[in-house]
Amino acid sequence: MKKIDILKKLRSSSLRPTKQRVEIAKFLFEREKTFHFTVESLNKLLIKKSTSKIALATIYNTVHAFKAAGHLNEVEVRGNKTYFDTNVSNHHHFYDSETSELIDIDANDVVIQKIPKAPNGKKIKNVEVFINLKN
Amino acid sequence: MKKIDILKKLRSSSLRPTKQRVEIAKFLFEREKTFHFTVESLNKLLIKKSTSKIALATIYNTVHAFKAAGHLNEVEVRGNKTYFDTNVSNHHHFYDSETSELIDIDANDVVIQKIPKAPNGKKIKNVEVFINLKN
DNA sequence: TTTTCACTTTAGAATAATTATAAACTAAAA
DNA sequence: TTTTAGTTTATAATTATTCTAAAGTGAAAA
Repeated sequence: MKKIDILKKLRSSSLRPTKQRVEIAKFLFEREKTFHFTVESLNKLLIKKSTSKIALATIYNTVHAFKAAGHLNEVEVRGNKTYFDTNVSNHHHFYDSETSELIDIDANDVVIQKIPKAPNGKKIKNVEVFINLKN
Repeated sequence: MKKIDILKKLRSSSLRPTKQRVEIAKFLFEREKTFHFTVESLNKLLIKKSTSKIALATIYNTVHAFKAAGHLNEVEVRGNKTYFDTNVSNHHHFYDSETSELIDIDANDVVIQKIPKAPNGKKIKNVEVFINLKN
C-alpha cells in the first residue's frame, strides 16, 4: 500500500493524517501478509524501526481509531492479551497457547451447518470460531 | 449437590476441603442451572451471602484450582473480563456485549461441517464458537 | 498567508484486574 | 499429639489500559 493510499485511507475515515498516524499506518498496512499484534508488541516494533518515539498512549489511541474505522480487527484470546489483526475480512483463528500465536483461518475453510437462533429481541452480529491447539 | 458430594469432589481432585473452598464450592455447585461469573462478581455475591469474609486472593486461588481440576470452564470475551462457567461440558456461547451477558449454547445446537487441519506438529484441543449478538 | 480552533499527541497519573509475597494458619499424615 | 505440606490472608507488585490536562498541529476560514 502506497503512501498516497495511506493518506486516502485515513482521510476517508475522518482521521487526520498526522505524522504518528501515517507512520503507524505505513507500518501496519504496507505489507503483503496479515499481521497480528498487541499494542505492546507494536510499540516495541515501532521503537526498533523508527527514529522518532511515539507515545504508548498514542499507539493505543491510533489502534483504536483504526479499529473503529474498520481498518483493524480485534481478537481476544485466552491469557488476557488483546490482539489486533490487519485482516478485517470475515475469518476465524487458530490459537496456540503454547506460543501465544494466532493464525488466520479463511472463512471458507470453516463451514457451520447449524447454529441456534438468537435470543428474542437480539440479532446475530457475527460468529467467531476459535480452534485451540495443543502439541 | 450435597455437602458430602462437595467434599468428595474436592478430595477426588486433591484439593483439601478447607472452610473457604467448601463454602465457595457449595455456592457454585449447589444449583440446578449453569452459573456464569467473574471473580469480582463471585466475590460480591459471597460477601452478601456469607458471614465470614473470604480474601479476594483466595477466591482467585480457589477458582483457578477448580478450573485446573476441571470443575469450572473459563470463557474469555470482548471487554477484558474473564468469565467462569459451572458448565464444564463441551458447549458454545452467545455473547451480548450490550449487557455483558454470556449465554450457553448446547454443543448439539452447533454443527460444524468443515474445519481445517491443525498446523503441522499441532493437534486440535477444542473448538469454541462465539456468536456475538446485537440488538 | 496568517489566524484560528477543533482535533491530536504526550507524559505521567489513575484505574482495574490479576498475581506475587511471605507470614500466619490448618488439614491430615505420622 | 506433633509435624509438615498445603492453604489463606493482607498487602505489595505487576500488567494492561484509560484518563487528564497541557502543549502541539492539521486544515478551514479570514
